Amino acid sequence: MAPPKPTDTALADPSPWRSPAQRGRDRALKREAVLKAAARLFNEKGFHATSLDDVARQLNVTKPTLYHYFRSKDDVLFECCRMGLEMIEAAAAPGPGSSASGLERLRALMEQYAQAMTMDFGMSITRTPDTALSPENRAELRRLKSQIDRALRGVIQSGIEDGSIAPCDVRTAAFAIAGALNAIAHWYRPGGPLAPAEIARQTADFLIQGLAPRAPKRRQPRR
Amino acid sequence: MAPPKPTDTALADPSPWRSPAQRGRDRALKREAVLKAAARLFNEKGFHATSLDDVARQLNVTKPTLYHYFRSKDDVLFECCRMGLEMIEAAAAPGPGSSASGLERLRALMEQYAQAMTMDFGMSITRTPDTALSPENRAELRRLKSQIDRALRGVIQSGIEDGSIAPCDVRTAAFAIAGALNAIAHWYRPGGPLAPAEIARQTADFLIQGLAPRAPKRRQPRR
DNA sequence: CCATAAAGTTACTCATGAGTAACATCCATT
DNA sequence: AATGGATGTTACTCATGAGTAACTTTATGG
Repeated sequence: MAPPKPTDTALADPSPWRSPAQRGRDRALKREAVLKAAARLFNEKGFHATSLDDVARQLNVTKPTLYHYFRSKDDVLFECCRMGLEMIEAAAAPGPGSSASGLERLRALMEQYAQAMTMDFGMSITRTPDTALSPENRAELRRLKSQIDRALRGVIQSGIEDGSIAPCDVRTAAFAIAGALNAIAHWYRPGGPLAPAEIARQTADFLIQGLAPRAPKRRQPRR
Repeated sequence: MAPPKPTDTALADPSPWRSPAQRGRDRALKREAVLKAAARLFNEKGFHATSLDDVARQLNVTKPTLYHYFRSKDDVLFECCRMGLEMIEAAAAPGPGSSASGLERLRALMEQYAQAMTMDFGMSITRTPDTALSPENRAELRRLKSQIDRALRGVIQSGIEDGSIAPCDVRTAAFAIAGALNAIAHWYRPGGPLAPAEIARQTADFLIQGLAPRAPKRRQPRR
């Protein structure tokens, strides 16, 4: 009955009297703790197989408490996904001010995207079907996703224009890239043989190099 | 005008008296119709948002009827996924008897895989979280998936060995490829600009060529 | 022509889990 | 001290939908 291991999340601050300004900060921290616990459980057991009672138990509170921070279970999932998407968008957003080639910028984007998919909020984007959300939340999430898709296509396009990326169907390429990166959320496990950074690098390498071998540096002698 | 002995092929002949052998066939057809309707609804509205009443209504019967063909909702989903996975496995299975290079065999596999992901049963593999299934069914599905994964890695490995595929981390490559192909189930829509065969070809092309431009007019390395 | 099984129906049970009501504390401000 | 707004609790309501019971109809085979 008693919780075997009290999962102290980020609430390891034992100061019993909170300062005035600290209170508002507390609230934000608690909100985030709820999201984190929820994301973890959603990813592990699935959204529908996780009740808010489960989430609450994980945090040593009761379900109605969660409703002080979120309006519905739906909203909790939505916020998890939004956090994840914002991480990715932050990686996609850096304006074209940089002097890097399209391919270099795409590599950076892919690697950050990949690493986001190894984190709780990043995973929740792809590991929960968007059909679980209310129509409004679903629409908003779709909007965020397509914003990322647009940014991704933009970088690919500019790489094609500056010659650092081979001409290809941008739409299909963007979908293939996003698919390969999203998949990481499905197979990555913290204890696995590869660290997030390694996965990110290898996956980006693979997408850049392609399956077909490249011709050796030196020109091939004719026949 | 006595009806001659009807050929028991599945023609659109609604003859009200079924032949003896036809009966068993009818049952199989009905079973399949249930699966097809279910897969379509699951993909469209999501597994949890689809009730068996919905499926039954779609077929002009009532829910308990479905229980003559399946033991549970769980089983229905399981069978949908199994159908999809078997399609892919059929593509992955062809023994190494062929004289084609590893890359050629991989292209064929990827294209068939991709096309499967545009069909109802193929979609259900990736569009429903496996957390929806009972532990036993989930384990069995996982088995089938890893069988495909093994086959995929085998083809990649043999391509590396015969020089038709660039050396790379086979595990990561297999995950990236499967991810890119699985993603098709999420963005393909029947009315879209690309037909399944085109999507399959473009995606395979992209994965084979990679993002980085290739040196112009280089002769293929010998094999 | 009757027994039997298959296929389908209507009308339920029943567990689950989201969301709410009403009540209890704690802390800060007046 | 009293007021009031956060925060938290216990104890519910209530809709949904999977699965079942019991009965009807059809049709096959002995």
